[in-house]
Amino acid sequence: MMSKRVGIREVAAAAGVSVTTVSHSLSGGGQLSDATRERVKSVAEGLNYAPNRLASGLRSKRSQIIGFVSDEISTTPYAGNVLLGAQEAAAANDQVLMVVNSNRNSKVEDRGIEALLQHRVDGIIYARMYHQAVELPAALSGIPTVLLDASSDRTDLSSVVPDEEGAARTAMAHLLQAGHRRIGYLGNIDDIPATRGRLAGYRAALAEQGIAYDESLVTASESMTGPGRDAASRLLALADRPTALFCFNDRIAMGAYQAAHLASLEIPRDLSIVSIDNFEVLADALLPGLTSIALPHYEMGRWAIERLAAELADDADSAPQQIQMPCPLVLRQSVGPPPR
Amino acid sequence: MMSKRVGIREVAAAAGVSVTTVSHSLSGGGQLSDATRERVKSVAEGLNYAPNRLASGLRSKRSQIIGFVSDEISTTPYAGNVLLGAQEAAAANDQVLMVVNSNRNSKVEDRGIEALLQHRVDGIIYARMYHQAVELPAALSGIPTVLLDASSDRTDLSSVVPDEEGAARTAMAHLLQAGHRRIGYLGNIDDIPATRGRLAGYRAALAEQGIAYDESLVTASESMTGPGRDAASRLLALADRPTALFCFNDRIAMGAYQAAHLASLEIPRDLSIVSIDNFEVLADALLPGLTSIALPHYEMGRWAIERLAAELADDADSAPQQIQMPCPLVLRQSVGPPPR
DNA sequence: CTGAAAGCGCTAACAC
DNA sequence: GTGTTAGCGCTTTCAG
Repeated sequence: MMSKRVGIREVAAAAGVSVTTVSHSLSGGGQLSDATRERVKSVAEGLNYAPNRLASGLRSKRSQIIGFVSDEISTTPYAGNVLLGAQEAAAANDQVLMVVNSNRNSKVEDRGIEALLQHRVDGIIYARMYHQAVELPAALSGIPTVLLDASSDRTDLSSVVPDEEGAARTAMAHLLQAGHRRIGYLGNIDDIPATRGRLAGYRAALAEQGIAYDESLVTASESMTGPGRDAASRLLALADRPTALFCFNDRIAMGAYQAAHLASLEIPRDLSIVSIDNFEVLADALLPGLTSIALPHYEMGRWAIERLAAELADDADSAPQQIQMPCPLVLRQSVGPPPR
Repeated sequence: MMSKRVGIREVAAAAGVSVTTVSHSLSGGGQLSDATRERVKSVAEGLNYAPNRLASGLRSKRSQIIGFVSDEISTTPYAGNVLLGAQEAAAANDQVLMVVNSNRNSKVEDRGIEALLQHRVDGIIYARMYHQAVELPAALSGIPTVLLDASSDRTDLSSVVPDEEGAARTAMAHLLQAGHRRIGYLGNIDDIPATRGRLAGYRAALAEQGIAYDESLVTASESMTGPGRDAASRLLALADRPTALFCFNDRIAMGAYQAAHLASLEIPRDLSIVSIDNFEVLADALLPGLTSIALPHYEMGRWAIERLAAELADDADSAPQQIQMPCPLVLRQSVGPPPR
């Protein structure tokens, strides 16, 4: 069972051909007859041959390794799915992921990138765990790179981010369609693209319906449960309180639930709530379930790898693309018609 | 700026020595005078030399890559920290992580492992995202491997898991110390090590205080918020209801909070709650904050890499170890003295 | 259509 | 102490 690792020459010997022919057969190169190609393949299979990627990478200048650089794999709970999407797409391309985490520290990041380059990664996915504007580290210049959940002002770089404004419009459309007209927005205060995008979507959706933007229905707080609760309480204390709340994210929405409880308002009978994140551990756990817009983490992960593969192959369509991905609505039980 | 990649021979030429001397200087081998060693190092630095790991790995049979195989990087939100711990420890050892995700599918897992082996990883961390008993895939026989958040019956394999019983004892000690005597346990129903360990800890803690085990105070439900809520409601409806609840995990604890609300019980005035996970998005968000036992994800990640490094170096202490890591209590506001 | 041979960039015997 | 040299296992011209 513990047989010695078989190499390309053993296969060649067994098949009665040269190593060249074996190499060509397995990697589809050269001009071989289908007959030999198949025969060699089956011999290799029978011998349980597996290539040494170190050797082939060294020679061919293709390691089949993609570097995955991210700011914080862990801290944020959504994180995982972008890695998962990337990893599955990579596997489909016969590539593998080498991951490095900067923990928001550029020295650590540079060391990580250096390690990836020493291992001769074919390209790099430069990822953020939530949508951010970034500047690409200098060490990456000249290396095929795609930005994931991150954008930059460089048009020569492909990137993918969620369509923030669209997400907000989708959320608002759902509320408007249920009949709501006084809709509050529990916004956030960070200086990130989502802040502008979601607020813009909120305003645009209102404008489309000819509903005037009412500043007193809009708050800005830290995007966590406690501050969200306070902000929601303020809106709910208004004489003419909103009948629905659109929340920047699920954590704020959880605060809104708590505020509703404190104000003895029942969801969705007295108050409807929609938010963004579809963070299941919260959205499913809240009572009633929270209707929320999902961010396309998995899909962005896949897209980034596929784009990178296209650019590495540079056959034709390798012009950089900057795209925004649509964000689907996930229905639960937090929206109903407005109270009358 | 786009200068050609410099190799060991350029360094040799620039320093006026042979490639051997350069190799020895940089990797601490051979018998060189400190003078040359330093000189070569600084020349290399000046030339911005960086080794090609593909080449050195091919020759030395050491890729400096560790394979990280896990069942689901993403689905569970705690996940990230074990990867983070592993990745940081690896970086400290000049190693890098190649990650592969099986998504609970053994065919996918086998393909992933095969890819790792083709890339000649030096060893493998076989990780689960929550404590489980596992059987090592056959493909891994003969490869240095350590189990992370997973255990097996093989004594020739190192492994690290949380001390489940200890975690439960810690939680209970906290409640007992606050004066509680009637403590309910909201358990789970999965057949996993945590199920037995935490229940055992609950019983042991009670026994130590001479408190009789009362079956009517123990429930078993799915470990999610909804079922937890129902289970908690049953206990709280008891004539002689418990004054405190120890919960299998934070999601169940969230259910307990909801049940308390429904029963008009205030936490911690009327009911104290402790649980396990310290899943911050919930524990911090709940009102009041949930006192919970943290699982040592980051630490287990580090430990696994360090153990693997020791076994790869096999200098001395390379005997396999199976350890259980302690789980610290994280205080918030959900525990108070029992109502009188 | 197939094979011989020259490296990819580095490490490790073994000489000097 | 330092240098020469033979590969690691594969891919890829270039001949036949």
